[in-house]
Amino acid sequence: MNFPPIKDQLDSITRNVVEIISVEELERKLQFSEKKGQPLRIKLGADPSRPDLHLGHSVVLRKLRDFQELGHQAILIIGDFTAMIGDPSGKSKTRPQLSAEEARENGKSYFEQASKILDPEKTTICYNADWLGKMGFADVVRLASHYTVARMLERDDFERRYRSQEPISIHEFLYPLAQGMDSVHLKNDVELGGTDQKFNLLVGRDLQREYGIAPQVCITMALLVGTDGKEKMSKSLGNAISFNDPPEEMYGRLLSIPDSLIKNYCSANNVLNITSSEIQENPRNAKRKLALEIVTQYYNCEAAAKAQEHFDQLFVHKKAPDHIELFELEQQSISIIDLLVTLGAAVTKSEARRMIQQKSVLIDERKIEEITEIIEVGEVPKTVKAGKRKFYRVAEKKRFE
RNA sequence: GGGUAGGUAGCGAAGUGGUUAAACGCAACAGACUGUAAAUCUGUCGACUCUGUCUUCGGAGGUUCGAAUCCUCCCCUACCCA
Repeated sequence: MNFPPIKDQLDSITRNVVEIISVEELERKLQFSEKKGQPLRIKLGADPSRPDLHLGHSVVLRKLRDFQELGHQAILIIGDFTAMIGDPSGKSKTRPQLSAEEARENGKSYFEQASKILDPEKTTICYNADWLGKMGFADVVRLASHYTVARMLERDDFERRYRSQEPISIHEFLYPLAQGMDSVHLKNDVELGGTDQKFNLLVGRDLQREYGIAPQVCITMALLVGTDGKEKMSKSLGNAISFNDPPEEMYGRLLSIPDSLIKNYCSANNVLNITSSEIQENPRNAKRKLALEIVTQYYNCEAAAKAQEHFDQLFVHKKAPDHIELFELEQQSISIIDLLVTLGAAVTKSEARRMIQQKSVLIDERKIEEITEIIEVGEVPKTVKAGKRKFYRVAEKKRFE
């Protein structure tokens, strides 16, 4: 197996990373791999409880891709075991307990999405239930004895929660150990993660050493800031752009990022054809280019161009989009409130009422003024606009008798 | 086991017998504005058969004309002592 010169490899690996612990060890590992003709084993952990990848994940996935291109072995490890345990602690009750099947299913979905960046042919996937699930209580106790409470509390989110008197369940201490056990099992040379994973990565490194394995090099990548420009990108904060977002959605959300983030997004998403002066001179055009570029990455040129057209039509020219899915109603007539709920424009009738009172509902360009209005549906489709972004087309369901 | 402080709408957080469906902040939704789904400003923000009615303040009972607010029991969280 032939690898590029070590200097070139280091150049590629160090690009865009925040920290490497340590560079010297990495270099040594690269030398060793060259001498033996053996690829390095690069580990990336995936959380299958939320198999919804967003641009934040792409940063670290792209780094894994870099390693693949250098000829090293990418190992995507699905944390199905930990997902099955779930997290009963009060603070994160959103984390659901998954069944084994769900975890596998989500893991598959994760892999499919990750394949938009990784070379799926050259990616090894494994499920950590395969080895963690076989550990007995005695094994767990032995594992836990390798770490102290004080060291666990060094992790800043534990420390913060401890100080502010929020609950921390014992098993949460076990999570980093479980993740570290993965490294012991896989004997990987490198583990990748966001900067928030630094602690966990270091636990893996310590444990490998404890178990007599060459400790992994830890590489951390910057966390991408979300579309709000403040918090890190995360699905639960609603500031994420997902791989699976439809092109229009993706494009629109990209245009909504604050101008100050344009440069950050360019480098994080590997968009290299936008210059700093371009951004300075005309942020709007730079952002349009960025959005076009990223939608192209995840879909293709045509989809991106269509998304841009769609956006311009909707928000620049403020017109309804050309293609809206037709919703067929059983009834001939329906109250405007029921109609909005049926279409999904409003969750409750109160919400529908509010929308009408706020004069945000239009049917065929006509503003609805009365909440009691009855709509005659008819066979010719009517266009319903609720708020700025929600468009529907309704018609009466044709009967074949 | 003992003690202390807590558990309020999606989240954070006021409120300690009566115009309190519950201040305020965030999120969300709508309107105006804008290159933008950003920022800013304005409004809305439990539900419904909506100028009124019904259900909420950890859970279950109770006191009272009237309770998120008082009493009893229970559940949950943090801290201190053992």
